[in-house]
Amino acid sequence: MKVKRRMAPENAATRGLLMDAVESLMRTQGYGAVSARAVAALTGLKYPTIFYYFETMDDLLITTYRRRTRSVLERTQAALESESPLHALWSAAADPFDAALSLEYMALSNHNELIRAETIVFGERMRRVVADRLSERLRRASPDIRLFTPFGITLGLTSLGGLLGFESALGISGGHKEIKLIVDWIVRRLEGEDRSVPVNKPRLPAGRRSSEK
Amino acid sequence: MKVKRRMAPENAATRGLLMDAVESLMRTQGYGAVSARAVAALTGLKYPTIFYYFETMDDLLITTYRRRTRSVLERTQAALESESPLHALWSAAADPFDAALSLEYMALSNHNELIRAETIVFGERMRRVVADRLSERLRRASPDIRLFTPFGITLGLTSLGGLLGFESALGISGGHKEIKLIVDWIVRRLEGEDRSVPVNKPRLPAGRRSSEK
DNA sequence: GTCTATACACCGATAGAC
DNA sequence: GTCTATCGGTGTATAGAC
Repeated sequence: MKVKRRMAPENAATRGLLMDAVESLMRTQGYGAVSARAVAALTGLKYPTIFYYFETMDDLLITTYRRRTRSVLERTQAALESESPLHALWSAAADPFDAALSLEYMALSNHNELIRAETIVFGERMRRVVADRLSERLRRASPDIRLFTPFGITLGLTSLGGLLGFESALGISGGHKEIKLIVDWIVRRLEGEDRSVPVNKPRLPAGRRSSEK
Repeated sequence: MKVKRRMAPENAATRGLLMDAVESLMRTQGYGAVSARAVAALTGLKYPTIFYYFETMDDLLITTYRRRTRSVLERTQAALESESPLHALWSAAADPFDAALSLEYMALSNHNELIRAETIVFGERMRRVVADRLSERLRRASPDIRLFTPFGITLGLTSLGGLLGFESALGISGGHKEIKLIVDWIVRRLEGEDRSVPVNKPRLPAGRRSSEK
């Protein structure tokens, strides 16, 4: 084993600041922009100082990611404890602020071994947590619907929410209102609040309007 | 206007080879790995040769992306002409091979202006094409279901398909079979082929199994 | 059409002064 | 705890030989 160079204790406050800077850069410029120099510039430090707090840039990256997965997991768990767990889950999934960051980590998962491993255990924990809480409730709310499994609902809400969040971030919003109405209706139904039909107006025949910009 | 340096004609075959290399790198190592040196290494050329075919690396990137959006749009259009447009759409969306690449471009859209612009017009065209073809068919197949708008279906299929593809690429497959059963059932129903109930077996009470690795 | 040689900015990381 | 100085490596891009 190599003798390590001297480093800060793990609870040093600056570590958090550096992780904040990493996330900020990822959101605005993508993972490609996360360099020691850029992170340092955001925090007002000179870049070699980073290596006093983290062994390598990879170390900083994965630590930042772990902090995030932990936080998302905790918030999800809290949301599931609320009166309307599905509503809470849905509004969390469709948050555009998180969409860009999540996307960045997903892309990273495809080619960074450490991030990939973390993503896999994170995904499994999310499933477990959601399934544990929802399965009982789903049976209670609508025992007739065998269609909706906890897995299916989780996947559906998170994937749709993620895409809507991504599109909002880009400035696309076409059709979002209709989709949200539908999801809200399904969620309400699954929560056992409502059994009426959603108010989606009948659509025009095709995507064809009389005038187009 | 600056006088350009001498360059290859636009139809040069090597241009395609370079674009292939870009996509290959993106799939396996992410957009961060797309450098002139790496692309050249894949094609057997020395990297300055790239600048004989493309003005800048950004030029190469956006041209590669445009080739792809065009191809996806054409394939989608062809799929929509088939007997089971929804099935075709669904299997295209859930392809894991494309998932990584799409993800990479989505992440890029968040911070590369050129890619973002292209993604927006691409998304709008996809919507239009799908809506035009589906709206009439949907009304015919199940006039009672006002729930499913063409937008909703497109968004639902592509978002869910994308997430499933991403997870498969990572090696996660938990719950996928159930989801696919459900989607297949919905798609069949919307295509007017089937009105029975899907065969999803009743699930165990929670995500809890007797033994766990 | 492809190459070598060259320019310059930025990358992660270390050593050691303060 | 933070800094300056320095290292080798890699990034895009150009000029000009072959």
